Parts: sequence; C-alpha cells; structure tokens
Amino acid sequence: MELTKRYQPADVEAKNYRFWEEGDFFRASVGVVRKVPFSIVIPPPNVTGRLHMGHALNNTLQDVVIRYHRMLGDEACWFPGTDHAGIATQNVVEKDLARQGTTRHELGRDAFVARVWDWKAKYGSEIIDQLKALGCSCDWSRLRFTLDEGLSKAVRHVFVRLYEDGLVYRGEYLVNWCPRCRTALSDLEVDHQDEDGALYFLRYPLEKGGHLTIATTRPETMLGDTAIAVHPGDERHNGLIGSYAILPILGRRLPIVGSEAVDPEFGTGTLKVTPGHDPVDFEIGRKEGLESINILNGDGTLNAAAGPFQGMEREAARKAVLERLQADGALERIEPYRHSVGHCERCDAVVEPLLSTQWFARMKPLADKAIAAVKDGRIQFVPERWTKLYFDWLENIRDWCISRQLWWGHRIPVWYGPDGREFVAETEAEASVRADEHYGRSVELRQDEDVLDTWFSSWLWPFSVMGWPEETDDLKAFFPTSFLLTGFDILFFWVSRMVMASLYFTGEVPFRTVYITPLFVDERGQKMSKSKGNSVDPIDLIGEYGADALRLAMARTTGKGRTVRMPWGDLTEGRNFLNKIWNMARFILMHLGDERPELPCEVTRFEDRYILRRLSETTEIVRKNLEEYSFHLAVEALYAFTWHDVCDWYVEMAKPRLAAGDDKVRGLLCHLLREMTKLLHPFVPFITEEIWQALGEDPRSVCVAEYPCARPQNPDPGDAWAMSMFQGMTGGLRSVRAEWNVPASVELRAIVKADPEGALRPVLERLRECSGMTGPVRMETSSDAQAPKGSARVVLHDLEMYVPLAGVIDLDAEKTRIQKELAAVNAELARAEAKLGNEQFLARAPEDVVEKERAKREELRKKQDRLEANLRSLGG
RNA sequence: GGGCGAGUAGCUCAGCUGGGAGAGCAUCCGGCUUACAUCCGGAAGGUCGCAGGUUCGAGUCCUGUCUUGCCCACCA
Repeated sequence: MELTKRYQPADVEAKNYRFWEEGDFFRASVGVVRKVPFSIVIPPPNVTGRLHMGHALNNTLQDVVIRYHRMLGDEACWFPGTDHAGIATQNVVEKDLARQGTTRHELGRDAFVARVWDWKAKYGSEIIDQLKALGCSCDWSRLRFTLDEGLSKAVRHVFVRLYEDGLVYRGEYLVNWCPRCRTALSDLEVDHQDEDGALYFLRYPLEKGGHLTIATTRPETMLGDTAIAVHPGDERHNGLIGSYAILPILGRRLPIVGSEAVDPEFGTGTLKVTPGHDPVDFEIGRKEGLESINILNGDGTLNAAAGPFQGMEREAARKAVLERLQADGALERIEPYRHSVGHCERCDAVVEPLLSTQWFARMKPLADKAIAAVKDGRIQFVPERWTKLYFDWLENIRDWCISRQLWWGHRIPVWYGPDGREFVAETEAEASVRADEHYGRSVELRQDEDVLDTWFSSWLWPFSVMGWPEETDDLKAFFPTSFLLTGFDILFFWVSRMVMASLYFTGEVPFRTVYITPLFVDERGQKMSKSKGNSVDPIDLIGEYGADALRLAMARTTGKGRTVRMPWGDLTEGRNFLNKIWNMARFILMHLGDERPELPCEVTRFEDRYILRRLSETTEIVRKNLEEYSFHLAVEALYAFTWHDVCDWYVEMAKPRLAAGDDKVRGLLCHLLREMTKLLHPFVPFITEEIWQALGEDPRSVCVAEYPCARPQNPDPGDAWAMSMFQGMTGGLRSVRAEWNVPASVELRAIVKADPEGALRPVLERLRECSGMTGPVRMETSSDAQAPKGSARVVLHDLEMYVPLAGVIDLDAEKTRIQKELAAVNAELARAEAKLGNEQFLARAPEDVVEKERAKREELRKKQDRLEANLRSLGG
C-alpha cells in the first residue's frame, strides 16, 4: 500500500471507519467464558443535538478506554444511545413551528408529538454519524433511545414500583415554573444569576393606625400577600403580632405573624408573606395556616386574583402596580439592589415560584444507599475530589419534582377514574381492569396529561439499555458496568441519580469507576454554549485537523483542573504529530519493501538495546497511566518516545545501517513500528489502522490486536551511558557548528581526548558511522590529546573534544561560553557539596538518594576539572 | 454565606506518592540533509502569586493571604 507524503486524514478516516463497521469489530458477544467483561454506557446525547466540545472530550476518552480494554482481550462493550431530551427537543421543534407561524397548541398534542418524531427521524442520526466521525467504537447493534419501547417499559415499571413503595406522591406545592415553557422544573433546572434590580419599600397601613414599611424585590407579588411577618425577637415590631395590616390596592386584611425566618437586619425587618409565590413564605404560610393565593396563569400573565391587573404580563404588571402604589402614596422609596434571579436552564426565561399540583419522588431513602456505595468504595470517583460534592448534594437532597407539563416524553402511567381516583399501572389495560374492579363497572379512564422529567429515564440508563426489567443476557454479562465518564455539570442531574436508581431497583451499583471530565470554557473563562456564540464545532475541527488530532488534543486536557480552554495549540501539535507518525511509518515501510522481518534474537548494538528498553519503559508508562485514567501522561509518553527517541535519534542512527543493508536494523524498525502502532491505537485509531493495514501482517483490524506488554530488558547501564555520550558528542558538534557558523557541508576535525579502545569505542564508531547527524567530521582519538590553538571545546563529564577552528573562532567568545558553562556547573556542584556536607542529610535521607547525590557530585567534579583545564588552555 | 478549581518561561500548559525546574507555541540564529519545512539543528528565556510553617530537603505537604473562575445555598 502506498502512503502519501503528507497524512491526509479525511480519506483515511472514512475508509477505516467503514472497514471497522464491515468487520463488525465493535460488537460484543455474551457468554464468552474466557473473556473478562468490560462495559461502558455512553452519556446519551440529545437525539436532535449536535456534537459539541464536551461530547468530543467525553467520547474520545471513553473510546480510548474501550479500545484499550478491547485490545487487552476483554469482552469490551460500549453501549451507545440517545436521549429524547424532553424539554430541549420540544423547544427546538416549537421554535421550528414558530418559524412556520404556528404553535404546538394550535397543532394539538398528537400532531405535535408526531412532528417531534418526524424531527427525530430527520436529525436523530446526525449525532450518531458525528460520533462515528470521531472514531467512537460503540457497539452500534446495541443502539438505544430513551423513548424505545423497552426503555419506556422500564420507566413505567419504576414509576409504579416507587408509587407502590410510597416514594412517589402527588400534591400541591410551590414549584419552579417556567412561563415560557409552561412547565414545572426541578430545582436543578433553574440557573441562578445575580442581576441588578431594586428594593421597593412599600407602606402597608395598620388596622389600628399608622403603617409598616416593607421591602420587596417583586412588588407585583403583593397582590398575593396573605400576611405580614416579623421576627418574634424584634422589639420594634413584635408588639404588632396578632394585629392586622391592610393590603394596599386590594384592601385585604393581613394578619401580622411572628416568624424566625425573618431577618431583622434585612430591609425594615418586616416581611410580606406571599405563600403562593415564594418558598420561604410558603413555609410560613403552612405553619400559620395561611391562605395561598396564586396570581399567575401558566403563561406568566396575571389571573383574576390580581384584580385590576388581570391579563397583564409580569413586567407590565410590576410597572402598573408600582404606578398605582405611587399614586396611593404607598411607595416610600426605591433602592438599587443586586440579587439572584432564577432562569430556566433551557430557555432562559425568568422562573416563577408557583403553586401547582405535581408528582414528586422522595429521594432521601434512595440517597442514603447511594452515599453508602461511595463511602464503602464500591464506586470510586476520579478525580477523587468530586466525592465531596456528591456527598454534599445527597446529604441535603430534597424531593424531586418529576412531572412536566410537556408533550414530548414518557407520559405518566397514572389514570384517573370519573371521581378523580388514581390508578397507577404499567399499562392502560391493567389500570382499566383495576378501575373496573374498584367501581364494579366499566368506566372511562383519563390518563394523566403530564410527562416525566427527561432524567427520569436517564437515571435508569445503565440497566435499561440492557433490557431491564427483563433478565437479559446483556444484563448478566455487562451489568454493573465498569466505567462511567461524564462532565461534572451533570453530576447531580445524572450520576447521583443513576447510583440511587441502580441500587434501589437492581441492588447493584451502576458502575465502579466514575471519571469526571473538565468543562470547556472560552478565552475569558466563560462556559461554552451555543447561545453565547462562543462555542466551537468539533466537526469543523475534524475537518481542519483530523479526528485523530482532535482526539489527541482531548486526551491532553485531562490533567487540568475543572475547566479547560480550547486547546488550539494541542490541535496543531496533534496534527503535526500525526504527520510525524505517518512519515516515520512511510520511511520504515519504504525500507522494508515486501519483507516483514522479525525482531532479531541477538541484539548487540547499544542503540538497539537502548531503544528496546525505552519501548518497554514507554509501554509500561502508557499502560500504567491508562489504568489510572491519566490520559495526558500516556499521550506525553507516547509523544516523547515516538518523536524524540525513535525519530530524532534511533531512525537517524539507523540510516547508515539501512544504506549498508543491515537486516537487523530492519527487523528492529519493523518491530518498533508494529508495537508503536498498537500502543498508539486507542488514542489515534484512524492513522494506526491505516499503518496496520500497510504493514499487512494481520488482515484483521489493529483494534483487535493484542495491546503490547512491557518486556523487561536486561538493564545494562552501559547502554544508557553510551547513548548519553553519543547524544552529548553529537549535540556538542552541532553546537560548535551552529555557534561558529560552520556550514553543514564543511568538514570538521574533532580531536577526542579519550582511550580509543575503552568503553567509548562503540560510541566513537557510531559517531563516525552517523556523520549525517553532525555533518562531516574527521575524528582523531587519543588519551593524551592536546587542544590545538584556536579550538572550540566540547566538554562532557567523561570526555572532551577539541574542534580546531583557527581563524574562525573568536577565542574570547569561546572563553565566555566555557565560563558560563563552568559557572552553572559550579553552582550545581556547590549545592551537591552542601547537601553531602550536611550530616542531617546523610543521616536522614534514604540511601539511594544519598548515593545519587554522590554520583552527581563526581560527575560534576569531573566536568568542572575539564572545564577549568580548557579555560586555562584558552588563556583564562 | 459555604465549597471547589486555577495562579510555574512572553503565551497555553505538564510536573504521580517531597530528592538535580519541563514541553509545545512564540522569539533569535542556521538549514529544502531523498520519511517528514505539519520538518531538522542551535540558542535565549523562570526569586514555580505572596507570607509564614513542617522537613536534612518544598513547585510538590500544612496555615494564612491575594488574584481569578466556577458550583451550591429560601435572604425578602
């Protein structure tokens, strides 16, 4: 197979993904006894969504993990799927309807839901294709959707079970209400933002004369006031408890009550109590048995309870109420005030606390088990710090409002009889049978209009995708899953709830390890989002840099903190690295021709042994970091080994041998290429597949090849020494050339002061052989060499070299250079000697550290001697 | 009001359980050396936010502090 000069990702990616799909390499089997199961469920992306950077990150990392385990020989299964994303998807389709000049209400429920299904049919595969473009090796035969029949059944089953266990209930409570979406929201779906507002001081006349001044940020809610509260310990006002005030405008009689909830320091120390529109007031109202008045309609306009303001929008009503109060002399003053305002997570509308009848799930009993599972180590968070947040949330958990006044989602499996009695069942037929039994006759049932919160299906995902509540083979083989990876933004929404659901319904943890990724932010540290216009489309990045380059950049974000900025530099670097890999492969394959030589059994050259040892070390580092999910460290190790050890040094050293037809070096290069291709594969699957196929030794895919194991090499310290001498001398000669502008074509004379027959011999041989790395050099070696006049000096701790450059070299400059080097050595030596002169250090530091320090001192002393001698001979 | 993260070379960031400060980009100099100019070689660049403390030894651990970002919380 011919490889192009440059790596061209687009063709390679499309071709190889097709190859994998046709080969069915990602499909997992059940009942393979000898294999260890390893499973991951994907955090299901919104079915009509598009891939964003968070997805790119999450799915890259999941794919690295699953590919690694597949290559380890595990029965690796990555369960893919999509989420119906109730409110998000409904909003998208509603926006589309708005463009067409209609609304869902005009369409009606059934027609609207049909429209959403159409939408899903049209756009639902886009995100899947995008995951494929990223290289994700999901088992597509197991693709699921949260509204699939099987998963819907799980949802109904769970609802009924919770109902029967007394853990779901229906009731009228104050909930977060989005007037734009016209639905209730859970606490988690409300985003709080600090905004500039005002504190309005209103005068409420007292029945017995005089008045009270009360501060509020939402003056229009006064229409729903049913009391006034003061702190019982507040001497200014506590005499009023038990008396009455009169509500301005409406003239309602308001009892004045005492409540610990009132902060005497705030405002005037008096609180208007609006149980229908404020959570604190709602609690006071319950305690005091106050009436709750709802002044709002579902769409945010004011209702009949608002009297003269009926029909107005919220903002207009606020203005109108203030004007009226002003006119009545009841508006004392206005102060600017910054406070937190709740917004709908999905449409950004200001959320209103609203009294309404909803379904709730009691979470406390489930939360206790979920806390225990992490406390006793059955589930582990990576990074570990997230456990604290997990505990904090679960320990303070509140009931979950699970009903939504939407049309897109799982309809609540509750049917009402003619008298409003609830029949909770998994199917209408079942409910009907029970209803008929109850009434003793055939009755008409009406199903609850609401649907369930979209997370009510997501929290079952790890087992519902495997067919639960049926006892399926997949469940037996792959549940609990091995690993979950997601961003911290859905730690509460999803992760905690999955743990709760799984423990409650299956008795098992849903996963053993949870890896929490950072979140992408823009240059200014702002969260990336489409609405802010600061998001980056990963598909564009794939087009520009290639999927493998994007994956490398993603893998390298993992060392960071809670947030990461767009890694533009890593993308370029990744693309360059791939080109490097590509050309290395091209070079090696070119020299292999049609042969695929094996690794020679006997390896005598130091650079061969050295590179094999480095390969082994690198393999070990990569495996270790993959086990620990330190993806960035694995990539760094691969990068350094490939680029520096192999390409910069080993391949360069191999060139003269290749020219001379040395078969051993070809065997070694072939081995290196084979091993590196496998090592790199989980991170950069496309390019490695292409190289694997070009190698052509295994007709199957590299994705099912065996992941390399570190082969312990005989640690011959002589190899490392020889290599460092070689690198030092090569570097020294290159420096001399650069420093004195000696063109690469001009031959240098190098006089090496060393025993030509000693340990340095192979190094000198190699240096002669590899003149391509330094430019032409005529080398002379003797133990008692003297520096000719006008020589540049290369000083290493175990040898020195003189490069005669009379007429070219500026001796003062060379002297300065040596002096600078000497100063650095002296400083280091002083530190080492101070350490070794410190008895405490000798007594307390571990032996190997002391030994290392001694060796270092010896090296530095040798180098110091040589530098000083050279300086003297330079006339310093 | 709590909690968490980040502050290391001009920039973006590595630096695991404490033991000789690193990479890439950018800068400067020199190279189209037939794998690669998405390249090769050379150089320059840092009191590791600040102040204490523990330790023979701190970028790494502890305390405090500053800057910055985020999350949670019923302050009208």
